[in-house]
Amino acid sequence: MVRAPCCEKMGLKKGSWTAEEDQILVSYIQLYGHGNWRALPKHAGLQRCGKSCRLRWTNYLRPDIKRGNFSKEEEDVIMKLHRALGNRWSAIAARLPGRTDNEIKNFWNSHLQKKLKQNTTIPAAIKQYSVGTPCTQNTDIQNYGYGGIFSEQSQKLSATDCSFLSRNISATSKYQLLVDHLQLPSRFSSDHSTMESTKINDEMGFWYNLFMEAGESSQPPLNLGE
DNA sequence: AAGAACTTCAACCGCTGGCAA
DNA sequence: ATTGCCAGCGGTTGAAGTTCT
Repeated sequence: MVRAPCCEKMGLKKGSWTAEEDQILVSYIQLYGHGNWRALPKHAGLQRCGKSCRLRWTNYLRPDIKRGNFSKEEEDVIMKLHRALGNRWSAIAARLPGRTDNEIKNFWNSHLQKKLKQNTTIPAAIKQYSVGTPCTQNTDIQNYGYGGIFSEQSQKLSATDCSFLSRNISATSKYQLLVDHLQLPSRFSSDHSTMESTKINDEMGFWYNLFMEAGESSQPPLNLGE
């Protein structure tokens, strides 16, 4: 299958839209509708690709878009829907009139996810990502000390929690725990191999190695998506 | 006051599914 | 059944703004 040429190769403009461009797009759509997005910029006289026009219209210029902060009610709806649907932003947006999928996605990533993390204690997170039952003996994790990241977050692990972590959770789960609760940069979050091969800062590396070395579980990794 | 670090969010990229030929 | 086009989607990026040191 042949992919359509991208905007750059066709010498079209990229980046932020100017007020003039917005005006041209709005006027054109008000007069003729959007019809075929690919053909639109040519007819409207815009040096943009159709995709860029569609995005600008659907995420910003559409007259039915509700702008401004999300209300508490909207926030609750997003929380509930995200629990039920996951990252299906368009499905969530369909239930929130006037809000776009992009806006909801951004709101989730910058506000709600953070809020959710603050409300989740480390021990709760351990249980969430772990398999098996806790054991009571101390292990390497505790011997290493964990005054760094955990105490900075005012969330201390008990000896039981450390032991439990070390002995019972899979490599994948350990990694997910690092990502979710020790706030690693998001660019590390989706690619385990990147994490292993990239030069990462000392503190991240310390915790990552610690988790990888400590009490590897023989049990299969959890399916974290469920 | 100034530079660093962090946050926000508009816009982009690349993939996917639907549909017509 | 296959191919090619298109719109839509979710993940990611980076500029601009804000806060911190």
